[in-house]
Amino acid sequence: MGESSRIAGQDGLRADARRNRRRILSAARLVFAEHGIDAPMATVARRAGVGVATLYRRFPTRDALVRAAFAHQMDTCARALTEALADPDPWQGFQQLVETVCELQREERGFPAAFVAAYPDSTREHARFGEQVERDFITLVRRAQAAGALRADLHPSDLAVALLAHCGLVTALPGDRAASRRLVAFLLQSFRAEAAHGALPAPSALSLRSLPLAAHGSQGQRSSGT
Amino acid sequence: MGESSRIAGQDGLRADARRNRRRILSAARLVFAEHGIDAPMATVARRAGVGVATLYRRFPTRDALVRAAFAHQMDTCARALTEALADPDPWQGFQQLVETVCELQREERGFPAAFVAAYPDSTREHARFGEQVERDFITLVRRAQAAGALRADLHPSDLAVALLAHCGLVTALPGDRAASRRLVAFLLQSFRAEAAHGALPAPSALSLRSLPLAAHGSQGQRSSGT
DNA sequence: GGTCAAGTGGACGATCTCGTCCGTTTGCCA
DNA sequence: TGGCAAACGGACGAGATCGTCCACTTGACC
Repeated sequence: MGESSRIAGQDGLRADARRNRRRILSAARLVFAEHGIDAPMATVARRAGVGVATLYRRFPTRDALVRAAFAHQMDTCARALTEALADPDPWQGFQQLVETVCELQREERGFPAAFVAAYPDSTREHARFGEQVERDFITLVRRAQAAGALRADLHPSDLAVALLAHCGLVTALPGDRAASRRLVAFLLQSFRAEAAHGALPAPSALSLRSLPLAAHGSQGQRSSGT
Repeated sequence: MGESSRIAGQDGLRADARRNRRRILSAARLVFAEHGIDAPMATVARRAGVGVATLYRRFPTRDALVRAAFAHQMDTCARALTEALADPDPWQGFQQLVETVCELQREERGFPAAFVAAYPDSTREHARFGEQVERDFITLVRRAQAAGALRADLHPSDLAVALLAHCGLVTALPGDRAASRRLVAFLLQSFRAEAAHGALPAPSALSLRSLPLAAHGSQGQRSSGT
């Protein structure tokens, strides 16, 4: 009988509210993949079979919806990372991780994994996620470098760069899996120790955790103040 | 005294109309680079110091404006290709071309070169452009491959893939030149003959000339006809 | 200089999206 | 079973963008 004496739901939601929340998230994934991240909120609501008010009550902003919609894909990425670390072959683990994440981007038309990259520690519930992911990823890189498989001058930010680029590709060419696979193959080959060939330019200051929100919608219209 | 007896302009436009056309194109480049390709047409008009009607009369659709605005950058790319072919060192020429085009994408926030890739033969005046560019580019690739510098399994479509990916990167991170340069360096290294390491997946059907228009604005909302 | 069509610009109606408000319904607990 | 607060959904006003229309201006040719 603490503060809210009523309501039994495990997350404080009534049963129908919880069901609608799930419906909304499911619809959001479909609609965002089909019409892009800027699809009208009303479309998501209609697809989910709920009113717009219900949608806005649960997710006050579009960002909140997007983050929540793709949270489970963040989990998929985190799982892939864990598996990669568990792989006895460091290079194999690294390669598997990159391919898994890119496949996710490819199948979901680039939106989800773009947000895995762009909002790693955005929501409170995923705050630890971002830090842990970054730590684990650095471990993965160091291990593969120590094994002599991954080039020594690869910087962790290079994965963020590669993922954003791949995301751009699959967004531009939603249907072209060959292009995506081809790019991934090239990138992975250039990450191998043998590919190192002269000095690289300085790495980006980008981090897996701190990508600017500019990576959002179309082209950042909404970020310009003035 | 043919059909239109009046009007002397070399392109059939009156002097003031030609001046306004130039102003519009100049403003469009600025506005598109600053606010993205979806910036309101009225913003372009205001920036150009003309009314919206003038803008719409000259460029009935947004696409027409975009194509025209970046036509001169297509020319820059074509020039870079010519220079690349003139380079005595085939690899040097290839590398220079990629770097020049990517620098163009980087400096103009990805829009121009995205369109170099996406609309190569779109306007009637550039119809030959697309074919010639593709022919020349294939020549460049074959030559560098024959010299043993470029990997033999590189397909011409791979450049389109790489450019689209790079375009996605600079669009997502407009300010981050290091990231762009880093990606270009990795891609170029993976294009070298020494980097070849096992079989690649099948190349994309993509061609420099026939990229789908899906590569346009935000996420293809407008492409779904139904 | 005069004529007239090409050119101009701003207002305007249509369309779309957002996010809120409010009367009604429904699940949960006693 | 009854009561109440949570949840619901559709309507609605505000704001933005699109593309057109039309009355006025200006440049080219005689």
